Amino acid sequence: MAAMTTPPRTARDIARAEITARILDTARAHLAEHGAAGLSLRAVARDLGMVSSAVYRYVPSRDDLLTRLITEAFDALGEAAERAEARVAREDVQGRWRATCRAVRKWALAHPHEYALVYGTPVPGYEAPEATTGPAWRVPRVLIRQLADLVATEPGSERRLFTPPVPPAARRAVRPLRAETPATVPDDLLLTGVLAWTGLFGLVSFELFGHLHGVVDERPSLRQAFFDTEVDRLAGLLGLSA
Amino acid sequence: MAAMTTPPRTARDIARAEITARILDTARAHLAEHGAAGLSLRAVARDLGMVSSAVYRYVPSRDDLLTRLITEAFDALGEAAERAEARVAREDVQGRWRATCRAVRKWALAHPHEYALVYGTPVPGYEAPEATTGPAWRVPRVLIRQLADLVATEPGSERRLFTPPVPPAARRAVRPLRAETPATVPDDLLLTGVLAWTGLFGLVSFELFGHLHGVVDERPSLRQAFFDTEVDRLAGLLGLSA
DNA sequence: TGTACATCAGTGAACGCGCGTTCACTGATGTAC
DNA sequence: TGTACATCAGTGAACGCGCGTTCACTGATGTAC
Repeated sequence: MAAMTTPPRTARDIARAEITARILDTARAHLAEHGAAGLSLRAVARDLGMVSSAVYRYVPSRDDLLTRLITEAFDALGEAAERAEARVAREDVQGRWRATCRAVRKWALAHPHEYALVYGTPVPGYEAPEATTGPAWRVPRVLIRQLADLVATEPGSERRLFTPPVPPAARRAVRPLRAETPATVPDDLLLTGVLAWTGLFGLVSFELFGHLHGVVDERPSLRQAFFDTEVDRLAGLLGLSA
Repeated sequence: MAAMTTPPRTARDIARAEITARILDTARAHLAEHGAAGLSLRAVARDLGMVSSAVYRYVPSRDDLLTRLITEAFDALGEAAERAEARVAREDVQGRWRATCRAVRKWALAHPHEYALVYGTPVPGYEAPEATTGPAWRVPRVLIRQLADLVATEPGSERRLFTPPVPPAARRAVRPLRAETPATVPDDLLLTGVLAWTGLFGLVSFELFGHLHGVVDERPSLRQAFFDTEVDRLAGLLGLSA
């Protein structure tokens, strides 16, 4: 009766895990096809050949299902970024930044609705529980590590040439992030890092949400070239030169 | 029977204009309260004390109503930006950039759902008709003018110091925008301009959609200070120094 | 100025749809002795 | 190994809701002669 490290996996347990996974898969597919607003438990049940009320054995509510999908999306994006970045040599901070950015964009283009679920308009009436904040930090954490490595490797004289002095209020503003960042990273660089971060997602969101229509050629190779160029410019902001 | 410059404004015409305006006002209010997905013709009708079918005398469909609201939002934001920018001396390009950014953010914070309607997740199943593209260009046009004035006033030697050379593919990518931009603005600066543009909206969207939660202090004055600082950094990218 | 007709706003009922969630029930699977 | 009970998955019906849109109709407003 005491806690066991390996709980007994009965046939029921296995079936339960299997069907829960199927529900999530189907929900993800529906999300990809109809968007977050069009995600319904009934439709998911229908696709699985279940009666709608049966889903409630696995998922307590539609909001809970949304929360799981949001968490999953953050995790999937974070993992994509982490893996891509890990393939680049530690010393090559610029390369790591590029790899991170490309991974984010690639994942977003491959999973547009999941990206929108997380970085688009907040779902109306839905309040993100704290559980989603952990996975949300995965990409930022990758970037923070890059900032830290940047100060560690470079002497840091050339950088910040164009950076205006940081007003005290801006330092105070960024204090919550400070708590998550190594002390070696100066406020100056931290603020630039946030700008690079928001800039990256600004680029990806604009592309995905159609705001580059009529601005940047739609051909994928040119979109990629445009993105890469802008990413390098953001790198320049961080003092990384090509 | 020929075309008249002033068509006869009968009582019916006046009433029609009045009630159409009321429908749009109510729709805007509903949008602000429940978001785009929660906007319904029936609810609007109810609020106005009409029967739901009566609205169809004024608005052909829900999608059409959405289109009008989108157009309106682009126009309102564009006008806010234009007015703010116009208050700054022509020679002060940095000041104009700052004023534009602040106006965009201010409008977005004052009209979060209208902003989300336009810059958030595209409404599912809704395809923006070409009619909305005109107003969508108002903010970009303001920025393009700033770029043009930048090359006109400055000798342009100091700028672009950190800017990596522009790959040919990136030049080609940005050709649609080229068509809307004075020839005096080099591709180099144009690409930086696009980055500043996406960067601005990236900042605003992240703030509005809650992604700065736990990153930047929530107090309005600090949020403002943060924003201003980042906007100046983007200005630095354009070669504008504080 | 008055009458006859055309236009239009608004009504009320209806069609057909989908949704989230609850609940009493059945039958299968798991557990304890 | 077998039996008695507890747990759980899935069913089917129902509640109560809101939506977009159409349609035949009424009564008021506008127009032409």
